[in-house]
Amino acid sequence: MKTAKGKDKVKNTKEALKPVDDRKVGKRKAPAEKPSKREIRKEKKAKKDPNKPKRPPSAFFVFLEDFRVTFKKENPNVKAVSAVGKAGGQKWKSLSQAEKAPYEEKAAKRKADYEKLIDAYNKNMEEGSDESEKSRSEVNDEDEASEEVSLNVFSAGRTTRKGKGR
DNA sequence: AACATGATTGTTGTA
DNA sequence: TACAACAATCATGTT
Repeated sequence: MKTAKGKDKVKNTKEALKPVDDRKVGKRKAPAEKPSKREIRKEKKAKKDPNKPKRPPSAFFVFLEDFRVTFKKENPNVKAVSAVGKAGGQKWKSLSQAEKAPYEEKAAKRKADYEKLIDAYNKNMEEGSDESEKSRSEVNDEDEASEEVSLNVFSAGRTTRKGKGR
């Protein structure tokens, strides 16, 4: 439903959105000497920061987390990330914003944590250069636990969903 | 053995 | 402002 009401959506350049036939699990294109993703990363900043927090999952990904479980339950035979991705994408679009709301909330929470982690990460980087890495490791261990706890609290607050979380 | 890939959308990051 | 790359997943494929 893309009406022409929008102004100028410049969001379709490389997105070919080409229909993919039944792409089996394996069977990628022929091996080419194209730069591996890892190499690309290195070119950018090549920073082996094991502590660097990864990007927070968007509402769609949060939804996918749940969707994957359900999808696999009804389709245990399906083994292909693309299958779940496509199905999830369609379902996602099918959801109303009201249903996406809970996922967005979660995504927002994730983002908040991400910012916090980034802040801590930046702080560590400033303080410690290379020798402080060890010290920062210890702190990291504890941080991990904090993450789960935070999510738990959030889940407990929302009792609208089935008692899935417990 | 280990990494890359495919597919989805959204968000973040960089120029 | 606008684009690029990446976030999870998982079995297979290539190196």
